[in-house]
Amino acid sequence: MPMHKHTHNEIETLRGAGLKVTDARVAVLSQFIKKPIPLSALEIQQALAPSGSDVVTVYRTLSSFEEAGILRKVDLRREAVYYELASHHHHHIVCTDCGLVEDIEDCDVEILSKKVVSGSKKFSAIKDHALEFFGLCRSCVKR
Amino acid sequence: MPMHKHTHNEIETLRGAGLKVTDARVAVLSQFIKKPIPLSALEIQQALAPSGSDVVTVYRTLSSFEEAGILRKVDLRREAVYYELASHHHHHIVCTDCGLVEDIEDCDVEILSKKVVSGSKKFSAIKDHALEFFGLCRSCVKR
DNA sequence: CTTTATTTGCATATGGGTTGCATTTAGAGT
DNA sequence: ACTCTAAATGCAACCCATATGCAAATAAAG
Repeated sequence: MPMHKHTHNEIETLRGAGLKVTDARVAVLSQFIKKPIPLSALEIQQALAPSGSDVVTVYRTLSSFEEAGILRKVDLRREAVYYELASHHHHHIVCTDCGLVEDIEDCDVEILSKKVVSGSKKFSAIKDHALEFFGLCRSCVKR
Repeated sequence: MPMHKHTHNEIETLRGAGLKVTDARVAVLSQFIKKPIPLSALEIQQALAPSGSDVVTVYRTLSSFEEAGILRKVDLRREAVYYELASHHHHHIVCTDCGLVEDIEDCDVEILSKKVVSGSKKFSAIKDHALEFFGLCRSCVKR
């Protein structure tokens, strides 16, 4: 018995990526659209619980989304792996103490990326890059 | 019965960081000095086996080294956490297929780093940053 | 409506990393 | 050198994120 709350936005994205449109996938994708912040598999599963799908399904969904180019990994130096919408490409400052994440909007590493490829012997193309800054946020600095 | 192969280089580094000079620490540190590439806890332990110390000790050593500023984390998008000598600061291109790592020598993110801080509301200082590029190496592209 | 390849769920396994506690040891003081 | 104590180590057991095998469910094509 499928639910039918599929929005056009999500269905189109999935179809465009050549992925079957399933409730689980739509649900996971909506989480990222609703909250444009880095999310982990566990966080997504908890947000969708108790009606949501199994954790394993969430993991598999995230993998297929990454492979399809819908999501990209973000290294927040936490225990788990975080993902973010690939369309919403930007970088972060992360507090190594409390985990606070702040976005950095303008940051053209693209230019750098090209320079890097032309200077490389072993690589001919870059698919993705990660640029994150780490420090203590103002609250944590006080302590 | 301690061994006495401690080199000056390693002892000085440990003393300078305010850490006790132990066989385990010297052994771990030498691995990084010998091989200036990113290393994981397991890799280090295997390289030192069977005479080396327990894996737990390696984990604790790596943590204390990072806190002391001797090592820095590197995100290679593998299962395990990798470390590298903080003094040997540079970035990488990583093959997402076979794991090949190539160094990028010149890459001044320092300037960028300052710009980022001055533009931030929640952070007043950056301690570290990570910039890594991901793609397929020439060998993996062929397949 | 049927068919089939894909996806999902459940149980179970894996593997990196951590923790508690007893034992050892580096390094400071004598 | 000898003693002392806080810090470091080893071992065993544990935790948690993530993966896998397989049978049941289901999306999408015919």
